[in-house]
Amino acid sequence: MIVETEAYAPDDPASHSYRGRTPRNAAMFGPAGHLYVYRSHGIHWCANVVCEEDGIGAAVLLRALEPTAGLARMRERRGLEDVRLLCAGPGRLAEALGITGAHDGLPLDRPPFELLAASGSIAIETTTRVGITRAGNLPWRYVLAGSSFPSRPRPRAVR
DNA sequence: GTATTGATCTTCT
DNA sequence: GAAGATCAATACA
Repeated sequence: MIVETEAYAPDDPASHSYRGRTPRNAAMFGPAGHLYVYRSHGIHWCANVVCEEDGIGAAVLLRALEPTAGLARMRERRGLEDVRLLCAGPGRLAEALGITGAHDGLPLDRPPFELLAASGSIAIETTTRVGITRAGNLPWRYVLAGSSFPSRPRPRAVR
């Protein structure tokens, strides 16, 4: 269950698409509903959901999720026991799910992926983004209210 | 408990 | 040559 995301737009200085299309971020430019995977600091993979059609360059970064199934497999991949550390962070999330550059550009509505809408109404908290050095004031981080699984236990909640 | 730093790829200056 | 949408080990209070 996804509990934390961040938005990145084409005219956003912190976004990879800000300076145009490159071989690495090509998947970010569409089509929507596909996965954009990039390598961070040389050693981690980070997963985004593309949310605009061809040529735009907007996506939502999956920052954290609450493990509800496949716990054993996640622990295997991460080499950790603590459930709260399995997916609490972009790099951790990607590793726990087994997402790598090989999944870059794949559609999320077909196997091996399946993306389901939340059931019922849910409360979302809005805070400033984390882990970036530009445009850090934009309130584009979205966290499931009341969840204890986001990557920052106590975000300096700006609301 | 908080602060600092290494690992190491892609893009930018 | 430097920085970055990161993580985790180590150092310090």
